[in-house]
Amino acid sequence: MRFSSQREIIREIVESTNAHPTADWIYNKAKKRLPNLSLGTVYRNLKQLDEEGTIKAITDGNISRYDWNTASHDHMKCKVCGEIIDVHLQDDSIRKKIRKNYKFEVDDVKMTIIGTCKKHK
Amino acid sequence: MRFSSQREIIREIVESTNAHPTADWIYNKAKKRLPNLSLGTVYRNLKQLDEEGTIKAITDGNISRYDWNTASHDHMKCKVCGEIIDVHLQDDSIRKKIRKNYKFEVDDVKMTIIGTCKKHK
DNA sequence: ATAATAATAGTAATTGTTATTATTTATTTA
DNA sequence: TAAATAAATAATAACAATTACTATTATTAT
Repeated sequence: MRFSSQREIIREIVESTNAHPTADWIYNKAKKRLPNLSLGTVYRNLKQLDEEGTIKAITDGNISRYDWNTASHDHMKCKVCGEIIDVHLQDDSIRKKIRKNYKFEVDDVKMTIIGTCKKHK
Repeated sequence: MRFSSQREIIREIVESTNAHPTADWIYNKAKKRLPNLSLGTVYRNLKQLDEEGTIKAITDGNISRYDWNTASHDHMKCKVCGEIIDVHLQDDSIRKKIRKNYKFEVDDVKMTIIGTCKKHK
């Protein structure tokens, strides 16, 4: 994969926030620096960055969000404000349990807690 | 909410399978019994059944699937065949940990294991 | 049986995402 | 360094999943 300033800026934007932005949010932010950027370019580069492991695509309801934090962690989503908060709840016991009880080879464990954050309860 | 035969048939179809069907799959199945059923009717009724707690909408990548099993459980998704297998991995420790460490009121814990099922590894 | 109104079929619109293509740009080769 | 090569782009069209709209139909209360 060769250099592109579009991809650099898209990566910088994803890495600049903990808000787990959508493609559209990233597009609008990036457009301030690259006025004739295309939304397709954003999607293509986000996919590439995800595939090479630089960022991680996550799924929120039925839309995609992007996370600079590629280390194993979980999310809590507030149903009032929509905020997605990073947490780490998993321990080895889940993977161990799967290995023990099911013949299933685990790549990734996705866990999202739905509820109400401290600001809204 | 008043009776409709469309809703009854949609519910029966969801309850007839462990395959976590999509709206489109349900639509095609239901159409054999109700030839001029509309896809919009399927979506509207699935939403209603979800809201009243009769079924549960789950999210698979960026599409919705529907599960008759409303009891707390998790899913393993095989990246080869796409099959979604029911499991229960959660214990109280996750909810306890959240209650202890974060000021967050938990409604639901969604956990999906991505990997390879026994048929394909 | 009639009136009130929720649910429907059919269709159009919307949203998030991917594909296409002619052009531009980064990298390689001469 | 300049030309050749091929990857990346912008602009746009296509697409798939879902929701909205509206005139008609069906259920329920009177």
